[in-house]
Amino acid sequence: METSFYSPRHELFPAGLRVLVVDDDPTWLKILEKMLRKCSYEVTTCGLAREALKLLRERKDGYDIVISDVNMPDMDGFKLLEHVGLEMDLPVIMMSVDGETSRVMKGVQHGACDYLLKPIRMKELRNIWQHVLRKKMHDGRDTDSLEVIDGLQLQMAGSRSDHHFFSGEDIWAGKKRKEAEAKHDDKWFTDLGSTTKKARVAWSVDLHQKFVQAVNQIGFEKVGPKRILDLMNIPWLTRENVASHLQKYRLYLSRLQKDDLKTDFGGMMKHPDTASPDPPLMTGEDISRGNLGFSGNGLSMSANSKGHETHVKGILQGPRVEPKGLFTGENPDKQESMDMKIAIRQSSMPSSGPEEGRIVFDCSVPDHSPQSVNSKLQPAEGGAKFIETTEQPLYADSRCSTHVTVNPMKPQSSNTVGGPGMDNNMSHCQDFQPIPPYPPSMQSQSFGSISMPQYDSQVGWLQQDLQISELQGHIDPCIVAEGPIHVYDALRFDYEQFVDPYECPIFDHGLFIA
DNA sequence: CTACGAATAT
DNA sequence: AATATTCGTA
Repeated sequence: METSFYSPRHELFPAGLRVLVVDDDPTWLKILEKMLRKCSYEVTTCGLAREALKLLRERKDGYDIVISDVNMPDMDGFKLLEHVGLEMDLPVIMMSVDGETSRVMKGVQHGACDYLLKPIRMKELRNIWQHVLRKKMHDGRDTDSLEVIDGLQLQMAGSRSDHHFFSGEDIWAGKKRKEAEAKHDDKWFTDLGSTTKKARVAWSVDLHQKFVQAVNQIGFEKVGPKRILDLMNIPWLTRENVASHLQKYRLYLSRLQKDDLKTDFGGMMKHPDTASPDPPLMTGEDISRGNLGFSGNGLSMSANSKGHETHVKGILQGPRVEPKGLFTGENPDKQESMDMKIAIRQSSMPSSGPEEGRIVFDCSVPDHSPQSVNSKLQPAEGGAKFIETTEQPLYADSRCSTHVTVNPMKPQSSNTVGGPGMDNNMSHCQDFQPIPPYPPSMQSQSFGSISMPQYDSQVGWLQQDLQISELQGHIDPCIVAEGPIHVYDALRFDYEQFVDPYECPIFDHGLFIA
């Protein structure tokens, strides 16, 4: 019903960037389109330069950036570049197969903000938004409102461009901006100009999930920041970001296997009261191990749900195959959850009042319905994904069970949730949501600790398995429920209404069975 | 030169 | 504590 609560464009910055690709070669057009889509950009392709110009003129405010080939039959790429620069002042990236200096030079001289050589790779497209941003920044200096806007400055600032050709000013200097066009995407850039802080990637549950999923997909033996990054396919994320997270993740794992040799989950939760109900099911490690086929140990899946374990084990063991040891040969049987803290930040925004706690929400149901959930959740303003909340532990809320009434009848549809049987490459991860930067005024305040969910895939297959094997009846809802915690979190709030039962089967099965 | 990852900084 | 950055190594 409220499908379009907000325009994705505003909430997750680089995502939704409107790119116009111009190339007379249909093959390249396709390839580029695909790659750009993967970057979560909104792509429009065009085989004719003239037509491109026409499109641009018709919808002056319809595109954020243009990528054009240099050699085109109907109109010289440089010509197009010129027109664009003159008429709409959009950033233009030129490309060609050869890297002949003179051509590149020409492109640059004509105002190209970048010059890519074919074959073009993802890494080269991931950060093209930087050009849009840069332009905005230099153009609209007037936007001094370093106010709120939890917008994307963070992520943006955070990502590193492996290839900027220019420091920025040069190119844009002297160009006059048009107020008119400045408005549509101003939401993105507002106050970016003044406040470009360093980006700090907040590893939200969602992000972590993708991370774990990637790790599991690759196998611990072979994981490396680079590969993870590629799998995660999140444009603004850098290898360093992943490396850093990986380091932390490994630390967690090693620590776990070390001291926590056989303890079951019981003590894990910091908030017993609330925690116990929704046990951290399988945490990444668990899964990894379990899945990984470590010696039979995998069995001791998170025992959280009393008595359910058995089922879980069985299920888990079933489908899961790819054994890749987390830590080769080390104690495989330990499982714990990686504790993740969700920061509850205070916003000192005038309107909201300092005492409001906010949780970085950014949850997204893996496959579909991310919008259903997200849309509701995300405040329209600023695109920040914060949810107001008190400081209680995330687990504390069990409303879900009550509110979210999903109809248990249709487990079938559920499999989609975890991205289980899904394609191996997480191509669908495009629904990523950059976490909003902490507004200047926000600070990390208190934390609720939750265990990291990593079951994405597990859940996925788990559910699938269930369906397939018709085990549903046997399986306790709890088990099934062992889904991504973030999902629950999401549910905690009152968006039940937005959740489509069929789409989010997980919700059913009384996740929060107390 | 790239990618890792431990150490170290913020 | 969580991330970023640095830096020696492969």
